[in-house]
Amino acid sequence: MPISFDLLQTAQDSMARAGILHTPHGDVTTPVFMPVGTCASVKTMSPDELKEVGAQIILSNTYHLYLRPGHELVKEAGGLHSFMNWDRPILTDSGGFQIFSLAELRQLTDEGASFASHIDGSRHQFTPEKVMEIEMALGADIAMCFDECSPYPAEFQQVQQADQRTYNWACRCQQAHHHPQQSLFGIVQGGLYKELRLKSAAQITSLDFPGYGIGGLSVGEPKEMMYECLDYLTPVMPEHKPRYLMGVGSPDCLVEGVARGIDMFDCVLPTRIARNGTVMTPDGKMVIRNAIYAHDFRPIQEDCKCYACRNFSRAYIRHLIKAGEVLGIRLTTIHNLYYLCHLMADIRQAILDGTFNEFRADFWKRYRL
RNA sequence: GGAGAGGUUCCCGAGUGGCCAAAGGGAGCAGACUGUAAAUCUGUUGGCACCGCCUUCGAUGGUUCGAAUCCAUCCCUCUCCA
Repeated sequence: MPISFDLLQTAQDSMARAGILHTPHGDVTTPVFMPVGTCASVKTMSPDELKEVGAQIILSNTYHLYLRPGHELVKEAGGLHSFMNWDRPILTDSGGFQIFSLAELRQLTDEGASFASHIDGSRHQFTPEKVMEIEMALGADIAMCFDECSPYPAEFQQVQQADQRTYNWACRCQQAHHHPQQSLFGIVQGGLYKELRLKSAAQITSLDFPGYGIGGLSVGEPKEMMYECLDYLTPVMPEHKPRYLMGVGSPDCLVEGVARGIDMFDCVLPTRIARNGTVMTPDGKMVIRNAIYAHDFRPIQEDCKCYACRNFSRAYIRHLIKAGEVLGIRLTTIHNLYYLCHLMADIRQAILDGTFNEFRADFWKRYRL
């Protein structure tokens, strides 16, 4: 098996757990936050900078790389790691999320999805087999099954149909997937319906994947609903396999997700809001582009050791962003990724120390939504 | 000195009698952002006791029921000719 997961410790009074994910490109300590590099780049970050902020594993995207530059070209380059010069683990998402986010541009059948490219309008067909071909060509350490992510809100019947498709596609993905250096994760769907979640979990886990994504959350539902869903979902998922909550990445959701037994997270939030002038801190978000920071010569976060906080002031970073200077969004991106990666490292240490609940309480004492 | 063009709300710039507190853009201010169609999008930007009133379109005076828009004078800017 290309990857394996060692569960090191589970908290006494929550589902929180610490582990190690072994991959062909090195170990990943969990819980982990995975920065997103959709188009083979974590926007504004070089690989060296990613390592400096503490990124252990990054995401990339099947749909986007298939359209541009094309998976054959990435394969010709020697795979994604070589192409983008990232020698640590990579996980590729399947394009399932684009079925959701580009809903107007696609048509779905049981066979697969046909898309109009958002770039040039050209028509393309994604089937589970096609997606596996692309993901294997990309050569990430972890590939995700092609799934259908239901929106929120959605009718029971619609979600049920999407779940059935997700299951069928998972079977086909598993059949089609054969890559000695790559592991395929299944994805649990089910919307916000407990019955459907549990059914999807039973179906997908019956296929015995080496790890499982939880999809279809953080799609607009209240956070309490997501937490409630995780409360009943993670207990029915295999204990000794990594659980990956897809698309979740606000600091509070990371803490609460870990408390419910999640090992892996990815999210565009830290990188996106960084480019839009907002930084994450232990006190909550800070819109660094706002006028109140114009004369504030303190670092973004006083006790932060990131490159941005060690060297630059709020006033300067605000100026850079207002002036449209690329350094501004690079610094906010560096800070946000550093903060999340180190938040996860701190969480992990607390779990290992047996103090996760105190950590969680302290987090909430300080953090403002 | 002569001929011509023009001075509009923070900036640029529409508007040539009522539908104008005044298009549009910029800048400013604020909000949103969660497996990235995103360095994007949205709102807002004269004052106030704000479903109404007051002040504003270089200045002053005038015409008119009504003026940023018409007339007179003045101030200022730009272009060309001497």
